[in-house]
Amino acid sequence: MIWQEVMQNAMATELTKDSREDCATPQGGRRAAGEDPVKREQILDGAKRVFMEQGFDAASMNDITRAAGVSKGTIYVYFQNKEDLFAELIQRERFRITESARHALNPDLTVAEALHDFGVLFARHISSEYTIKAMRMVLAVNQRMPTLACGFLSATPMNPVSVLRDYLDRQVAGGRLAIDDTELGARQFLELATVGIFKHRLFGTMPSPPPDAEIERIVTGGIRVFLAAYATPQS
Amino acid sequence: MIWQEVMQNAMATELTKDSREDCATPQGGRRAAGEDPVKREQILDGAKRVFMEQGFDAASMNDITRAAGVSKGTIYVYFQNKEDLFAELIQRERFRITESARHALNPDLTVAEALHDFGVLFARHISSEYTIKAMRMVLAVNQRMPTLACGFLSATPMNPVSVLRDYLDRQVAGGRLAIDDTELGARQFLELATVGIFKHRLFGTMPSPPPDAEIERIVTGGIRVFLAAYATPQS
Amino acid sequence: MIWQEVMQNAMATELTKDSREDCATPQGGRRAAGEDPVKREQILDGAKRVFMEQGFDAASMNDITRAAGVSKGTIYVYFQNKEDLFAELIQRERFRITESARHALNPDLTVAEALHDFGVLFARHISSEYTIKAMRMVLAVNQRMPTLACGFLSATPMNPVSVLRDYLDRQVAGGRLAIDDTELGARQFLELATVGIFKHRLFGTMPSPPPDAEIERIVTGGIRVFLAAYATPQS
Amino acid sequence: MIWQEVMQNAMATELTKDSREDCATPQGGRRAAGEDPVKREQILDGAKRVFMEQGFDAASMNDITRAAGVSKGTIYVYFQNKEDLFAELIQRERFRITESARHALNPDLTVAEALHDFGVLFARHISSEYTIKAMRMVLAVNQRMPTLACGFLSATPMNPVSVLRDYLDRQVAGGRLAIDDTELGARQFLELATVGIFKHRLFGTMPSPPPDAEIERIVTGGIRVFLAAYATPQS
DNA sequence: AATGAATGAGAGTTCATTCAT
DNA sequence: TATGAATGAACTCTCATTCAT
Repeated sequence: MIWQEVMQNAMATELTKDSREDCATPQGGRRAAGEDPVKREQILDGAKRVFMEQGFDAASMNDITRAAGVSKGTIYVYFQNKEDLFAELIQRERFRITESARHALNPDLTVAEALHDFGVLFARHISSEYTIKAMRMVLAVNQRMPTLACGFLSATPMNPVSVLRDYLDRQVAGGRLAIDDTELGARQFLELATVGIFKHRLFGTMPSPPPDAEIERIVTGGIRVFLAAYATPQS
Repeated sequence: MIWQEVMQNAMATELTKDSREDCATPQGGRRAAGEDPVKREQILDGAKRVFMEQGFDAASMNDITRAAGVSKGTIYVYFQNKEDLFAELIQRERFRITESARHALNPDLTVAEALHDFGVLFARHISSEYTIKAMRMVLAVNQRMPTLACGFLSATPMNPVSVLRDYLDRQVAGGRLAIDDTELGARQFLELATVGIFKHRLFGTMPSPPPDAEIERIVTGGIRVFLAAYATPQS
Repeated sequence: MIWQEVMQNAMATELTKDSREDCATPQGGRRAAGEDPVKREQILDGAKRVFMEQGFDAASMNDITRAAGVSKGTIYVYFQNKEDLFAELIQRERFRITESARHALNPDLTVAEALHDFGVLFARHISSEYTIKAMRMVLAVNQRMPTLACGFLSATPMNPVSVLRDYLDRQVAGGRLAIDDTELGARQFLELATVGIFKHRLFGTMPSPPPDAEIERIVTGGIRVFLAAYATPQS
Repeated sequence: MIWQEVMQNAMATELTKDSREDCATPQGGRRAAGEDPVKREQILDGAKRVFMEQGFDAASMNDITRAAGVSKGTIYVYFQNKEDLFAELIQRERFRITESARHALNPDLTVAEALHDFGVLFARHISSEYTIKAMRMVLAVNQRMPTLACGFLSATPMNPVSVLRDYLDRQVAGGRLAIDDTELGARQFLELATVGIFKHRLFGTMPSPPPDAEIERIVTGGIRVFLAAYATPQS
């Protein structure tokens, strides 16, 4: 328990900076410097393209300038410096990077079927070019900007672990599964669903997302193990 | 099957450059330029310290110069350039980074006990400061030096997957486990043994290696699931 | 004839890059990067001072930075690199270095008088500190930038050989001179007018431009020889 | 006259450093450091190859080391530094560069024939790859080592101007030529014999030594002009 | 005496950041 | 307010010179 709290604290750090949008924007007049949310997004979009393709260090502010279609001065009005721009970009992308669980677990299916769909979605997401590049990018600057990556794995309501844990809780309550520690169970399932995919994609050994058949094979194998451990006679 | 072959090919690339040690070293005299293995190690050690702490891009050759205690010119006698120095460093560290399986699976213990010891060692290794930093470092330059990371996950005889798969094969042969695909099984176990550890360590959410109790908890939980799926009545 | 064509071809190379001035320069606004002709000239002036004094290799970009009064970055906006800066400088100076014939041959004077004035001007120009240093500078990099020096001796309409040859043609037509090969004749006169000057200046044996009396002596001597060979009774 | 003395003084500078060979070399024992004339020549030969091919700045001491087949330390025993090595090389080559007059003017031929042979030899020598490269090399460092090139054009007994002047003196004495200033006359002939060759070779417009026919044409044309000015009825 | 590995100042070049326009 | 030309510190890498062997 104590150990988990340490982690939770670490995760909670530095994630409450989004109050910028609360600023009243003067209506009908010219916006205050660095306050136009449209331009802000425009810059972040350009920065995203360049950072994802080149990584933090290799990306130059000139590249971003060009990609974003704004001047260098403007970027420095909206963001303190390159690091800040990067940090804000990661803030914005945080959810897109880890939260694949928009398509919730369908309660009308059998547990095996629901887990299957969920696992496939998760595996596909985590092996996508976008996710992998984003993760590498963040990991690259981990020493210099240690708090950046923290938000990724935190237990927000919509992230896969949370979504799956809640589902498992409901199945346990319904007697269809028997799991002591559903948090652990949820994590176990997610790992089983991506066995041999995540690491190989991250390290580049697997040069592109695995074909559906491969995902199918992994997920199915994972579900077999998972249910062998946690299924009740009823399910 | 086809899919796996693609990956295997990718992994086998560029990993056979260690013939350097064959060079005849003049006996009793001074060593040729760029040929003194002691100095070479000294440079690599300095480079390792700096690269691990700062990452590839943030590390400057001056830093490395200072850390290695040699002059800039000397480094450039032993290594073509910064990239080459980095690549050779990764070559050297490759095994240390992934091969934790020196302590093989003890055949005299029960399967559960053997897996427990192996899982604990693996979890400890993969969450160690060294392994984590090294992995981040390599991931950072993945776009620019794509073949570098490949060796990490390749199926060399001593890497954890291989070692464990061979063990599982023996247990299956001995009737103590029932596993169709022992390669998949091995990977599944390794993922189960590090559930919630590897990613959190990599992304920095978990700021230091987990305490033994935490590792114990995870590994035990993993073994329970694993054996629920694969144990035979006999085991 | 064939031999001369080879040389003409060599000379014609790479001498048509001056279209830069066609670039539309924004009126009343700030100029585009690398497009401000004033700053461009400023850099070239600084570079000229340093290159002429030190030669290509000995001149450092820092020196040029200082001499031009601009920052290093600015230079690299206007010029790709040190070689490019040098090449563009030579482009700009090309005419100043060889075309001394602005003061044409006066048709109202006798042939001897006209040749005298022309010869004196040519000798003075070719022995000037500026011309000599410029030539040395260009010769120094001849191995690395072979096409650079070619333009110098090419037969442009305004260079001394061309101007003099045309004059000689007219005198031959007018019956005042009898010369088979006026191209050769023109070259012969120019050599005779600078006998013992050009080489000694180039090699530094003559530390400064010769005094007028010396030039007078040489040119007069040259004309005597030249006319002895080519004058008609009429002249 | 006064002017010529200035030049003579300039030329006489720094040309009396060859007393090194006077040093008594210990017989039968090991030579004193930097005193073995064979090794000295060996170094100079290597240096010559490299300097001629690359020029002073582009040549590295490592290249010379390799070309000479001696160690760096040894070079620095025989020569103070790179500049000194270069200077001593130029000292040694001085004569070879300018003194083509080994084949003296044949007194048994007519003046025209003798001048023809001499002119052809001179033109061939001065346009040779060796002479041209050597000259460029020296000119390149003229700012940094101003006294180096001086010896080239000085009136040593064996250089072309001296040789030719003496010949002309004899012909004047014999009544076969009528020349006031034989020094000037000699220089004039040498220029006439290389019209359009020397400069074009030096600046690289003429990429290789001219063919014999071309030299023939130039020299013949030069002799016609020269004799038109200076021949007596007797010749 | 000869060697050549080691040195480190300084080279050319880049790029995050500033500020006059 | 937005711009992008200018800045200059910091980078990677070279090479003349030294000095322990």
